Amino acid sequence: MSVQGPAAGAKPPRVLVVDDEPQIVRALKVVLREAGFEAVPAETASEALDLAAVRPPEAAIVDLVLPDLDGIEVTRRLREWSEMPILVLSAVGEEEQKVRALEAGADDYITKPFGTRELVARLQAALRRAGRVEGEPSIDVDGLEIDLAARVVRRDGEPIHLTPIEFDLLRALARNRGRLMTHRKLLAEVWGPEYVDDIQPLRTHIARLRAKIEPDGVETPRYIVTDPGVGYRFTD
Amino acid sequence: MSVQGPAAGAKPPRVLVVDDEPQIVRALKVVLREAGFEAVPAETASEALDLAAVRPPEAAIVDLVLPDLDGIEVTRRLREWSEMPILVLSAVGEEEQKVRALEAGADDYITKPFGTRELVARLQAALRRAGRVEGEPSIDVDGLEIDLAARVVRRDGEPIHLTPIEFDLLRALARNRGRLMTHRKLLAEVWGPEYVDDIQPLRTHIARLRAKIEPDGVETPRYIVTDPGVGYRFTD
DNA sequence: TTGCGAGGTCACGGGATCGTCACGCCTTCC
DNA sequence: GGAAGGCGTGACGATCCCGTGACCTCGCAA
Repeated sequence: MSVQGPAAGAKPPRVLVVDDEPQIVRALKVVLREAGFEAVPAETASEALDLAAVRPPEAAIVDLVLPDLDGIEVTRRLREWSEMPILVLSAVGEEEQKVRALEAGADDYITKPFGTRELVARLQAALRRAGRVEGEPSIDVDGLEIDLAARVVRRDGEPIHLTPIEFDLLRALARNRGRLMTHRKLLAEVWGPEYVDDIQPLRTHIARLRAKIEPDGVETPRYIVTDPGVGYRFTD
Repeated sequence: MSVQGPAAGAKPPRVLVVDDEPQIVRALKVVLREAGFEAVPAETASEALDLAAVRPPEAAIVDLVLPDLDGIEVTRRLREWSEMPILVLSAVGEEEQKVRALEAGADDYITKPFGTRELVARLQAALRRAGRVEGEPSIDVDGLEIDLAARVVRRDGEPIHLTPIEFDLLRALARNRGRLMTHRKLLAEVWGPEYVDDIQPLRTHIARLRAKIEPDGVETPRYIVTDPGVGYRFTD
């Protein structure tokens, strides 16, 4: 008897495998196929991020050590726009690394050597947990289209150029559509926790952002509305 | 800088800790408290299941070896009715056990000895994952809908704009639905402990709040009723 | 009837907050 | 080394929120 994967018949869920050691990739490919998954291999961080952006997989298994960026940075970049389960793989079991990976948004941290059945079990546990939410790699509201993975914003099909801060601001707001984002929360997310009291820059960038995305002037904001004394809210 | 737990100020999330070794329980208690959690100890499986049934915790940490049932069975029983994150603890790192625990519905499997920071990080990762699934705390009474997380109030689906004080006031009342809130208690909660005697502002804001949310004029309050000489009460 | 206290309502003004703009510094890219 | 874009700062009206004080109603007791 073998560990049963997802329902037979349906097309197999794709799992991004990021590792620069060919033998590991090959082994994982076999293991995942037997468990009913399709492995999408990538050797470098940038290749992995590109692949994920083009066609988001169901989950990702990321080695900690990669030629360009490390697995923690890959996790962080993926988490910027995706809720997919991420398992970090590593030969070193150092606690500091584990904590950093998990805080970056990883779902699990597995140290090599690992049993293949354990890996599959952990992957399935993570998928089961994540299965109830569908991440949205792109958000589309009333003519405004936000591609979180590609960092591109379009209005009525026309691309709009946003600066890094403007995009991060819009992303933070759009991911919490309908919910109110307090000044402090926005500042912590975009500028960092030590800037939670610098409200003036926030105001300035909100103004600039509105000037770029709001269609009917800024008098009647269609997307970003102000909650005086509290924060901002992205229209639901 | 220390690992930050849940939002300060809120009452700490309760974590069920099931282990028959007193020193482990004691250690976990300290670690969890420092991370902003409250440990609920249990020595046996049956005690744990009883405790969880009476007042469901936010998460559970279960030792694999227990006097009556094993941790896997506890996991299975909990999963029959709860989606709470479950972390299984064990001294043995045998793969078969891990797979069985994860298949039974555990979210993670940690082998002793483990670093306390890793444990906390894994607990927080599991909670973060579970947090998105659970329904947002929202109160719905007779056509009036209060979404605490989104900070939105709707009546018959129509959103109502509330100022910060008005919302805080309504939240304080709605959280204690049916219970009487004295003037002093409301003032302390919304304005701060040093304003417990300034009743007039309270009256003014109650009036403004009623004007916004009460449907049939303010003659017959449907939501906020006055307890003369004492305080206010949110209709149950 | 009159006096009194508690609660509700309203208009007003002070003050905090918000949006905007011009300016200067910094980095980046030719 | 120059140009352009991104960013924070400070100042300025405009806006909004909130406390205040006056006045009203209501219930009750003298």
